[in-house]
Amino acid sequence: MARSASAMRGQILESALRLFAVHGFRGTSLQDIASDVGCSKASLLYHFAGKEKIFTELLTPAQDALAALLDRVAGLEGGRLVEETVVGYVDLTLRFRREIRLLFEDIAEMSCHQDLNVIELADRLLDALAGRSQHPPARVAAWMVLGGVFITGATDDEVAPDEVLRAEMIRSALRTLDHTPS
Amino acid sequence: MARSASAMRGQILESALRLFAVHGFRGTSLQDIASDVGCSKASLLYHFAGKEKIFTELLTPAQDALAALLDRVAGLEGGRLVEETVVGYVDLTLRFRREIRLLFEDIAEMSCHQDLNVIELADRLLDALAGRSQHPPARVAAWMVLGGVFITGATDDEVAPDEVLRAEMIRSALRTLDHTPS
DNA sequence: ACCATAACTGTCCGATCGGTCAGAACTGAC
DNA sequence: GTCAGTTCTGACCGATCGGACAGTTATGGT
Repeated sequence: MARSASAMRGQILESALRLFAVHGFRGTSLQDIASDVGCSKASLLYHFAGKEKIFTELLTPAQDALAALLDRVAGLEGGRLVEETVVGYVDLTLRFRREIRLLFEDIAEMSCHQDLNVIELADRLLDALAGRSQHPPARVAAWMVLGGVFITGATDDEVAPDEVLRAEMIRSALRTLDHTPS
Repeated sequence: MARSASAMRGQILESALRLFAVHGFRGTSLQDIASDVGCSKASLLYHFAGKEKIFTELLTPAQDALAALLDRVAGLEGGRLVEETVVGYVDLTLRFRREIRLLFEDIAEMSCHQDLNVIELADRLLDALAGRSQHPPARVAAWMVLGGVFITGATDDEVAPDEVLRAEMIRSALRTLDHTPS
């Protein structure tokens, strides 16, 4: 064996990213990664100071890219600011799709392993939000609302009193869905 | 001791919800919950068949409420369908805010424990998306976009080819932010 | 061929966790 | 007071995990 150090590190990160994205961080043991790579658990700890260091190294590129984007738009304002930020942010989430996914698969695994069948409910909710349409624009917008409301409602950032928060979430969601409220 | 069974179950669920929402499901041990309740770990397992059963029982009301909402809007269509779904969904996320939060705190804890400082970056991103505005409507919309893009980009639901997905995410986000693209 | 160094591994350890079980403590009905 | 049934607990178990460490194997420069 004894591959080059950098190649080995790359293989470890690749396996870790794939396994984390399927079973989550805590749901993946060092032994799992070692087996996937084809080396011993001790070898992982020779190349990385600990399990968390692997995790950190996986997310650092995404973090750096986000920081770079924010620096890039720091000087802008008004329409240009918003547009560039949105486009850059969307591109980042697509580029680092797997890295983001690994953050959620911990949840996904938990929510499915038991009799909770959130998948089916999420699907029905998506259908309703899309107005039963199957067209990609409507589906994408429905996903945006599903995720946006979910996260915004759960945030502890006291952005506004609950009544205002509720009203603005509804208005924003309807805008997202391109739906002029009656 | 020997409280009434139902009162005990209530206390356990209350403590579990609070602890799960702070340290996450896997980050909270049965001993943690027992200490918080003021009983033994074995006592928890007398009232609940296992750790997952506690988790399930915590999320079941939210799941039932969502199912009820979907049944309620099942017969609607067009504008009424979308509006009622959005309002109902927003209300649900606010009502079950703590339950949703417990799903995420596993992530939050992970993302902060190391040198990754996602919080500061998320704050800067929020500012940019809101066009540096501090007004609640702009802030809420920025949160909706931040969460919506994050989740939509990470979903494995093949809703559209990547180019279409990207374009529609950008269009949706700009609509959410009430920003007419140039 | 030799050897210093890098790469790698088998084995062990302490800690933690979810869960079991026999029995103690408490309760209310009689 | 007695007793059956409910509630509760300390002690223990097996499994798993992240990590430490001494020792082995491969590598590349000389």
